Amino acid sequence: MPTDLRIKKSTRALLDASFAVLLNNPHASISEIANQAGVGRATLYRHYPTRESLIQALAVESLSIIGDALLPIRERGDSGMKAMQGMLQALLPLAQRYHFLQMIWTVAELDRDVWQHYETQVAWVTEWVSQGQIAGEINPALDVSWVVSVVDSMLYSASWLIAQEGMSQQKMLQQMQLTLATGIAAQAVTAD
Amino acid sequence: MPTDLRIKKSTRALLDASFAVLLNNPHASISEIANQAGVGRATLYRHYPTRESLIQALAVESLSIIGDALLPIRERGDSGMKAMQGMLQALLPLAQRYHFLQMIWTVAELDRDVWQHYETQVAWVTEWVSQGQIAGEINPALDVSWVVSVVDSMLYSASWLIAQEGMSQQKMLQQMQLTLATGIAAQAVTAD
DNA sequence: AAAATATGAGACATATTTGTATTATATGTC
DNA sequence: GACATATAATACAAATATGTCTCATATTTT
Repeated sequence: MPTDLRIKKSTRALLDASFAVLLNNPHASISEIANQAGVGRATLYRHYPTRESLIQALAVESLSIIGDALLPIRERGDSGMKAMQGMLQALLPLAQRYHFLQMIWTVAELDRDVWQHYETQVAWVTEWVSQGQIAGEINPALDVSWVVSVVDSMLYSASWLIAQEGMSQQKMLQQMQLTLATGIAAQAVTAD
Repeated sequence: MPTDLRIKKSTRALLDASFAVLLNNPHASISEIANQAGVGRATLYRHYPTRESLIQALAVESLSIIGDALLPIRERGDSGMKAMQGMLQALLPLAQRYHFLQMIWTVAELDRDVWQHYETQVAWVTEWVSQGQIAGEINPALDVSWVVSVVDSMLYSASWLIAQEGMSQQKMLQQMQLTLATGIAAQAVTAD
């Protein structure tokens, strides 16, 4: 954790630029990232000696941001549908960051720090779903990993529609929560 | 439409390799694609003078494949939930190709051929959803574009779980269809 | 204010890629 | 079988990127 203001400024700029550039092209060049950050390339290498270390630092930060967003759910002791709906709300503003993690995961996962954050979060979410199934709120016929994946995919859809079609966050949140609860059918289909 | 066997062989190899390589890295080099195809780089340029033309040819092919998969639904005159479930079934084996289109869309959409195919398919799917809403099968509180997007992103999630977690296609199809019909809740939530 | 140090710019050698062209050869067409 | 042509391999000039290093300067720390 640097205290020197110059270092904090440079690394902040690098992490922000990395996210923006790599979100659009995970294979973007180091030169491009440095340019976008308004930081010298040599400086970039001083802080992050390899491309991988930069990506991993960004992954740790992203996971940390996401973890912070999920913390209120955990602290409230929510689980089941309430937790799922809470996730949609908490993560919608972070959907791009969530998607970004998926894109760079093969590089990020090699870092131990990344794994620790990830495993913690997976454990939380998995537990919320499992408890929801035990409590009879979430359909036990659905795999836990599938439920988690559905939430992820809805967030992705919503963020995409917001970005590409100019939908409002509020509208998308409502559509997600409705769909998560009842699917797309107009009449509730009897759960068999 | 070439008749010379050599041309057919080369272009087939190039389209296949392009799909495989660009699916993993939409910015992969032309050299890498040519290598993967086992085709000379000069040959690649002879058939596809620019990167964009290669990507656009691949997009047209991908849309054509997807369109073929959706045709039975159209020919049966399905709409509403039946069409949605049919889409899940038809497109699950093609989920990667669908996702690929999204990744290269900014390049692909510049081609008129691509747009024609795309608009046709969007029109079909949009109509199936709209008719479903009018017929009272699909929740009219949900935006058409949202419904389409949910189907798309679920397919992607399912294909990812198949690839990364070794889930079976049959299992994923079942999970998708159940989720689409009733959401993730165990008890059908009253549609208000 | 002095000392420490982070930084940008530039340089260097190397690697990779691009777009284009040529030529000998293999292969398809007629 | 004769002819046409598609092709791979190679070469070229140019562009881009990488990883590393040096140095003058700006900025922060002490």
